[in-house]
Amino acid sequence: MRILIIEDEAPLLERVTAQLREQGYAVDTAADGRTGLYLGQEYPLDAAVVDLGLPDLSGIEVISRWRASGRCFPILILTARGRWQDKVEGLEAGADDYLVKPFHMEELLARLRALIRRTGGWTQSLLSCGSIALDTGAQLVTLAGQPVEVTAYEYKLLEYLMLHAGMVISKTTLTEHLYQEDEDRDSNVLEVLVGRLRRKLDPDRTLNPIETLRGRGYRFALDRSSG
Amino acid sequence: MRILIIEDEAPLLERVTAQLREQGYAVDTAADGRTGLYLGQEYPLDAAVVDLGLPDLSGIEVISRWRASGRCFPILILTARGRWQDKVEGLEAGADDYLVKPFHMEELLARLRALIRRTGGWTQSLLSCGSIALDTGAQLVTLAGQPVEVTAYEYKLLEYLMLHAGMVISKTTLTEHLYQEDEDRDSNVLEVLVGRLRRKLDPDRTLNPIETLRGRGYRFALDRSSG
DNA sequence: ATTAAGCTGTAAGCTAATTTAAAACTTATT
DNA sequence: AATAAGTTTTAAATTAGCTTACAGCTTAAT
Repeated sequence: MRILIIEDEAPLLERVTAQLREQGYAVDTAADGRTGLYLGQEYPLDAAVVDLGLPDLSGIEVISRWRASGRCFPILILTARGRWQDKVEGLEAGADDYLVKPFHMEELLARLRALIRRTGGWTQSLLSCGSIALDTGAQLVTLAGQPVEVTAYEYKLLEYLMLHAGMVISKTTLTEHLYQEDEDRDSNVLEVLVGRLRRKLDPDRTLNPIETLRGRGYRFALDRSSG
Repeated sequence: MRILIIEDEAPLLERVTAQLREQGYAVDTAADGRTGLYLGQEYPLDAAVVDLGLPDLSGIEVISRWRASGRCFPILILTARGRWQDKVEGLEAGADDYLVKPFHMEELLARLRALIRRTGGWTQSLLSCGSIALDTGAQLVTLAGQPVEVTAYEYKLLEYLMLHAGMVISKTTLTEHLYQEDEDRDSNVLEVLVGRLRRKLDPDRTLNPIETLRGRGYRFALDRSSG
């Protein structure tokens, strides 16, 4: 999951960034509206956290412009305590949720998770497709009820694919979401990762939960109804 | 467990703080509503004790604002005897339990324990998983019925993990709830602590009650049904 | 006051899991 | 058949977590 944070208070920005990275998100940051606007236009985000009180270009303005240009990832706005009324303006501009500063880090995480889940069309913390299920709370993957051991990266990959089950996800998109740095064009980490995950999720090579669309990317199959 | 106390009478605040620290809680304190509100927004609390008769910002106000901004830790309110009717207002604002002053320290401790337990989904004061049981009242740990000697920190760690049994808890989250100070990123206290606890709870290395999820955290196993 | 015992945190080395990189190999597409 | 895209295998590099030993403190006992 790739998240953008736009926040001008450096210490807060750092804390939030560290926390989200720890949770396994790929995090992009901006300390002003202009940079933030650009990053949001340029990169495929899963969510954005935007402080409304920004220098140069206001948070409201950034959100409006994103929405005007068709960007539809969920946006969580942060408002200073004295300015909580701003939230209305923010929500009208196209934000999805708000949080009043100072806030509880866990609250931010919870809301972000909820937002991301909602946009993926999932409502509970258990993603399940056919015989494969992923519990985001216990971070447990099960295959036909049996737990499957997955590594941190495998988990992230699976979560992203299941969250977007049925959609084709390009390799570039995947690398961008799983890793901070931009892709090395001469690396096959992703293919290796997909291979390992496939072997774990489908030992007998019969279900094929992760489809390959040559030249386009991967797709998590929706309809493997053997579970 | 991390607890916040908001109380303007200094002697009472001190007594309660000392008592809770003695019980092994990490305690944050505030003598007025404004500070208390802020601390509650900022730190990951497991519970809060709020006196309703506060200077500047009232207890009711503090609770309302916390709840409005999504804070969901349990809250115990304290009311003066003459003002016991205030409790209704407090509970409506989002508090979970109340205590009329003057009270017995024992009673406060018992109610706090109950509140914290309930948030983890436990209804009785005995947390038990497989052959491991933890009595939050007596602060006693038993393994297959036999008492196990654990130190203060080992107890805190075990209590937190058992309360959130089945969920993955990151190391940062654990440190935040076990210690007052913020994490040293280059310390391995937690690993050492987990190691010691494991040796005590599972001397033969066969049950593995505390699972490690590399890169993600620890998880107390729900289903070790050998007890 | 002195000593002993136990608790907690630090540091270092170690182990093993995980990730990366590279090369050989397979499959689709034109 | 030629080429591009994807897969698999292996080995090397990296890193997270475990263990152990020890030192500083605190608490209890003499």
